[in-house]
Amino acid sequence: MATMKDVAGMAGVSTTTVSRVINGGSASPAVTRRVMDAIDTLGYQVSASARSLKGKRSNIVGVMVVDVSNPSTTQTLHGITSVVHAHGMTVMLASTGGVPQEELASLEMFAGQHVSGIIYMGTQTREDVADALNRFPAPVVVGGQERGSLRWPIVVFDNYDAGYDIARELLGLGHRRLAFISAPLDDEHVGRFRLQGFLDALAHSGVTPPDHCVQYGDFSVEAGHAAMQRILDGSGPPPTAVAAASDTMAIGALRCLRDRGLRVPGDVSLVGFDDIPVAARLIPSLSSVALDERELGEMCAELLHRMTQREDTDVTRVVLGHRIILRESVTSVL
Amino acid sequence: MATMKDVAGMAGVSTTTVSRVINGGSASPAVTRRVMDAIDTLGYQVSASARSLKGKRSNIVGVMVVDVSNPSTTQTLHGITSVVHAHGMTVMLASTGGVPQEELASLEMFAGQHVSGIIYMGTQTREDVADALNRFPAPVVVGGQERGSLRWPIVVFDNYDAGYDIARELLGLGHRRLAFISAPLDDEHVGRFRLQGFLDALAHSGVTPPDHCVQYGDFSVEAGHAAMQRILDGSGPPPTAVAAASDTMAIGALRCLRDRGLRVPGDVSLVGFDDIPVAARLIPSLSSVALDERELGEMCAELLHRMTQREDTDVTRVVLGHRIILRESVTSVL
DNA sequence: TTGTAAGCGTTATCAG
DNA sequence: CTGATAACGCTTACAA
Repeated sequence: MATMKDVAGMAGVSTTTVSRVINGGSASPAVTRRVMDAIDTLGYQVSASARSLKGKRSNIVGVMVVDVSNPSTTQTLHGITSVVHAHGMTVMLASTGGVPQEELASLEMFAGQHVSGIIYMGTQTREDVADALNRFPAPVVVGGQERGSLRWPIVVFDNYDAGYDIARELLGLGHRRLAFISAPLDDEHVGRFRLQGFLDALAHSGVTPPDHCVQYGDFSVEAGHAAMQRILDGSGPPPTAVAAASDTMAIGALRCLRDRGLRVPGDVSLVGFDDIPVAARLIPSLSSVALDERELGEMCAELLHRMTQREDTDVTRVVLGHRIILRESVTSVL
Repeated sequence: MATMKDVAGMAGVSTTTVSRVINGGSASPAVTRRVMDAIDTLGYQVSASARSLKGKRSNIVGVMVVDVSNPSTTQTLHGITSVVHAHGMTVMLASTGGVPQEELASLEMFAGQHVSGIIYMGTQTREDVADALNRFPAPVVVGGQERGSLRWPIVVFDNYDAGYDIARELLGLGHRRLAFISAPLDDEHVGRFRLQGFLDALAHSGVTPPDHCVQYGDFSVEAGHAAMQRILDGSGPPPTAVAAASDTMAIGALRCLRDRGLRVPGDVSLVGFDDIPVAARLIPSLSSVALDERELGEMCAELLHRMTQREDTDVTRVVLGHRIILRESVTSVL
């Protein structure tokens, strides 16, 4: 790799001048030209390590996720990379599996790399990890979870609102016997809030579902199937509408309903969350509450960028909207 | 951030000694102990930039993908990160959208970061990008595509073999009227090879599908639907078995068949590629040729690691296997 | 076993 | 407008 010295030599100037040309300092047109030429012919490339060592600015954004292969994470990552690249910075990725030990290790690694900032997409943050994040020497943006004890700004979907809205929607279609397949309550991300919003909306309309009509599952298709089974096995008539906290669980529920000879939406209306790509392709096509995960990533990156530029440091919370997408799986009972 | 000098000061030794302790050089137990303590209490963290500047080794692996949000990419990325992290290295991610301009920019960025190596997962590599890769100062591993003009070792699935095998399988079940929904032929990744293997297997059994029974699509559900339509609109009786180069296109085909009143597998057997998670959940569940994308990532990372350690530099090609997963969508006609 | 000192490639400071 | 020089934090001969 050619160094700045090489460029300086070829252009007949000092390294200082080369540095100026590169970083937009003042230099005569003639010199600028010679330096540029030398850079081109030598294929010179600024050394990020040297620059970072000197200037403290690495132009690296550390991104910490639980699982790179999770579909929604994936969309978020897409949003992040596009914005980060647009700002001429680079993404350093850490996939931690949600293991606190790994999260701490990644933070140390980020610190060692002098990252310009971090986007943290953890879900259940252990206390010591939260401490480490709070102490981190560069700005951090928290994406997709409730804040907990983190002092950093956060970008979230309003899951409570989303749960509330879908309940209103179903009520508006005349449904009164409703069930909800929730995420585990200890999932800070979506567990408590979607369910709570859903139940509150029902309560405001004077509807109280029986206990067996609120079930829990771990997002898997199997869990959705099992939860639906428990709902149908409860006493009383089956619900006329079921909402699941994820499309994957809704798919499991769909399967269960079909196995039991119940038709969707003829007997039971069904709605999921996340609007995963296959939702529109199922038969019947699945209604869903869509959260724009990609936008989440973009907002996180944008916000972090502003923070690294020392603008807007007063933003403390960004709430993203959702869209209810009604498809064949939902019908009115009026 | 505490520096090495701080640690040295606190431990009452020179920075040289601290460096030795950290890098496993010889030091007396007493000193080692004091240094370790100082490191702990100061929360000292080696500066990656300084180390990289001095030693030329950044311990960063550059990973270049077309689209982070593509499901198979995502699995590969998972494999890569786990292995890279296991080796105490870090992943720097570049998502290029397949745009040559972006690919070149990412390579420059990687060069500037002095990455220890690159895993390149592009699909259609333009000549100048190939040149840049061939010239790259650190080792490169190419993942998931045929080599083209790249001089670096490559890790691939044998798509030809996979196409061949699934054809043999269908032939073995008695099918003689077969159709294939292929990826575009200019897709180096899977386009030509899956189709060619498929057709060759048929030829070896003396079967030649009519022209309209080979159609092309861009992997989308819609394209699969349209391709299936063209197949059914052709002259002669419909095929008894259809293979699609991706599960997504197979899903489109499934929908089309259903729209036309044809039953799967009663009238037509159907098989896809990739075994995406929903394949097993469709009704009927979809047969598929599974490629372990995660293993692809692991192998790439492992191979690259060996190359950076200067072992095994003679490996030039790693071929990964595939599994045929038969589910409800395929039946025998014997 | 331990320390001194030079240098990696860049930028900031201060002169000219 | 341009250049000499020091310094960023670390590793590595070379000495002691």
